[in-house]
Amino acid sequence: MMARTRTSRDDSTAERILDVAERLVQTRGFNGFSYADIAAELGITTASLHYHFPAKAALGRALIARYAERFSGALHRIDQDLADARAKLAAYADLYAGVLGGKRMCMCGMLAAEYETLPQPMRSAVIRFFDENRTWLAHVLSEGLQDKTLTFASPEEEVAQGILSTLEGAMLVAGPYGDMAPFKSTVRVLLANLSS
Amino acid sequence: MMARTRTSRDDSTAERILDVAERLVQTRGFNGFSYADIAAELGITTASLHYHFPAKAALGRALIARYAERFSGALHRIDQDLADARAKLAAYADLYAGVLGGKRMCMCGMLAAEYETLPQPMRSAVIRFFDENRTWLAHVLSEGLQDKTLTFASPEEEVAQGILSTLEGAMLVAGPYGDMAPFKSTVRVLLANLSS
DNA sequence: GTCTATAGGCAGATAGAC
DNA sequence: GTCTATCTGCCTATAGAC
Repeated sequence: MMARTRTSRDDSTAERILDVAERLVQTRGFNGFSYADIAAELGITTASLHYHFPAKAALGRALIARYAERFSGALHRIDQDLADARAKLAAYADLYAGVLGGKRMCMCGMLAAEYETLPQPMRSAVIRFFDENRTWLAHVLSEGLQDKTLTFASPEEEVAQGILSTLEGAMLVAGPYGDMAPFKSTVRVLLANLSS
Repeated sequence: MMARTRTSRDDSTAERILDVAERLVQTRGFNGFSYADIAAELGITTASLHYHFPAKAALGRALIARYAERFSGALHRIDQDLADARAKLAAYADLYAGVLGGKRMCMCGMLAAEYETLPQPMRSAVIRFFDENRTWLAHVLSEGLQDKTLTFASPEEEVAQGILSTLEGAMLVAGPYGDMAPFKSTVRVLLANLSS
């Protein structure tokens, strides 16, 4: 009962639009690209874009929704695949490293900067993304206390907030240098502080 | 031999333009405001704005220049006024807290997000700002080893990079919540990790 | 679903009067 | 220095043919 002949990746126009728009948001910001940019890259017209996403705000909502879903999936996979909390945290940092390695900023970090200019639905989605990350991190930190792979003195929630802030900031500051080194330095110090 | 009757603050039109534009960059981003926004707020026309700053790129350059100069002054004042490295670091974090308390993002953090869309002169200025901050931090960290008010294992440069990243990220993530609490949590954890 | 054509608005920017 | 008037271009968005 397959709806389509695709293997796993969805090549529909809507998905290809999201792919291009996603890269543009992550590199230039939501206010830094236009429908014309996407259309030109895909070889279609802006009118076609409006068929799939009637307004830019709708495109924005779809972008965060898909991004957050993927990220959520990655977190669950980390939970399933890795045993100790220390390894989970390292894998979490690697998620960010992968994004930066693709010359991109975290989508929600980028949108956090532009927050004041965003339509309301996008704002709520950004908040939810951060909330989910903090919750997941706090859980991993609790685990780390139990399995003794992590050491820290402050409350889980504060440390979780610190980790999220540090990784988002590390991407933000490293971006302009076009170099992974500053990011890696920061991650090294961060993880060192959480080991005995 | 006073050039003007002002007390200390410069109320010239150019300065008032910079004041408004500065707030707009820090809250909405460089791509998130227009000459019309500034003009409306000051009760002048956009043509007048172009008299003072011929192009938006020129305004942008002036904005970073003034911001970086002020920040640099604040760092030197910290060096003069405070004795131990621990206190200097706390004062440094307070600089960021003050910006966030004014419902703003660090200007260069904001511009780092928009980096790809910026004219070249603004890009270099953003890089220089971060460089100066890292250098200053590394110096304070060295001091902290000597006066024994700071403890850390990683190289000064890496820790400096980590501090800068953490503070920028803490502002970025806290912004959307309109609340100082997440920022303060992060700073608390950060400073705790640098104390014995 | 994709196109052509176009509307309507706002962007950054300039000329020239006062 | 500040204005009015205007230009050009780009932006989001829509109508309607294919």
